Amino acid sequence: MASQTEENYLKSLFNLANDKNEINISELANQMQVSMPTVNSMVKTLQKNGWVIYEKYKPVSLTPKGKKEAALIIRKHRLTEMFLVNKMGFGWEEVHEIAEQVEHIHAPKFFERMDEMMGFPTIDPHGSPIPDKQGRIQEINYLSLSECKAGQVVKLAGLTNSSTEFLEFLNGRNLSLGAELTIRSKEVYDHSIVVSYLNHPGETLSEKVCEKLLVKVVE
Amino acid sequence: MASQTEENYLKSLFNLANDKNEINISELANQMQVSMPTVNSMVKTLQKNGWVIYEKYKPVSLTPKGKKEAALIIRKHRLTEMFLVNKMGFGWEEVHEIAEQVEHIHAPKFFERMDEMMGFPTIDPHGSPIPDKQGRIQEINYLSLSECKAGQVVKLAGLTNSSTEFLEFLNGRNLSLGAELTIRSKEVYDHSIVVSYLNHPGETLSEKVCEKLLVKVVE
DNA sequence: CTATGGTGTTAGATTAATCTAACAAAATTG
DNA sequence: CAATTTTGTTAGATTAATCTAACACCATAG
Repeated sequence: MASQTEENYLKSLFNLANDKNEINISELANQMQVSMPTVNSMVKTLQKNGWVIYEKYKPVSLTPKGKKEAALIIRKHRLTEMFLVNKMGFGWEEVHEIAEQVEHIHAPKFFERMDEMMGFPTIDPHGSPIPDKQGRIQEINYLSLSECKAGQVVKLAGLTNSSTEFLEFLNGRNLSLGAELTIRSKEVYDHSIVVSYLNHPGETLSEKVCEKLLVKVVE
Repeated sequence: MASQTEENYLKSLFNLANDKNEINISELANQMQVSMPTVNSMVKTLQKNGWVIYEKYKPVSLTPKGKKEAALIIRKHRLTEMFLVNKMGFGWEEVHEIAEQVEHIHAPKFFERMDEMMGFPTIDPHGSPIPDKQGRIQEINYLSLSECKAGQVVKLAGLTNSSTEFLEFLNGRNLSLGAELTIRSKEVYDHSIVVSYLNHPGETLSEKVCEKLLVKVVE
């Protein structure tokens, strides 16, 4: 069984492996906020346990077993976040830190009960998919708001970043998942976008913000 | 901040200190299922942190600071147990193992929300008092069923032992907190007691069981 | 194609939590 | 009260996870 530390490395590897699948030691060291020698030795341990493929001076990659292990931890994390928001009344900006701890709990029934009580949700409060019990993750391909054009009507469906600061920024503008945004205009100079929704007839969103908003086109 | 290991030692010390307040190294070693040298060194660490009073070859005792720290961990444990039973539908025999892990989570809001959602309960699913936010523990003095006499009517209010096996034994007899027991007779030879309640007109309980059942006299 | 900076590794130390073996103090018991 | 048993301590080793310092590989920029 993976230690909490090992679980955290697996999770980071999973998240860094999104596209390219191969992760450099330095990237992982940076993500985990530890030194490269620490990562080097941990990667050897993960390899011994069959979770990663690793050869000296080569980038690291997760094995299918490692991917599954990581996905199941992420499942616990996201189920917890959803439970905290839906069943305990927390705001989406408050749940990450708590879920970061709860995800390490070994108690299958605990998470199964959460899942049941919520009616088996498939996405977390930030729009990220919840891996299933087999560790399979549903691929969703949303569009970034920065890729949309003036005139389009889109629905806010996810975020590429869920930092507390960003979530508080969105709260400050009453932006939450499901919001229908009408793209009023797009500034050629700085790629900022003006959107309207609910009681917000004209809210300007910078490119930096638009890149992080994942949307589904409505019309 | 106490490590999870330190928290577990504090909890054990608190539980062992119920009456006499002074705990021997060997008792603690036995409770924690580690060797005496391990306890010896850990006790020195706890002392450095101001949680215990300790002198070579003398028994250990908790300081007020140590007692508070321990009580607050026990508070998290018991709130969790109550939440699992009342809000998540677990049986009282299933919750200890989960609470044992959840109690180490550092997230005051998480436990405050549980508390709120349950309407600030004062006892856990096994009838043990939940310490308050200041770590104060309400003294309840129940009677052991083994001290009761034939003819008395009592209400099951607590347990001195909450092992899964014992809880399953009670489940098998439909005995749960709040049950009204009428003491039909008491056997002089082996101190077993015959009680009646609900659909159980005559259930014999051994001395070993009666000692572990805490009751309130009704009449 | 070599010099240099960045990336990765090795060696060795540190801290927390544990162990066993050996010894010391205290308590019990004949 | 002396002998033995129990309880407690010290010393030294181990494992996991981390660090820094020093060295090695490699990729790219002149």
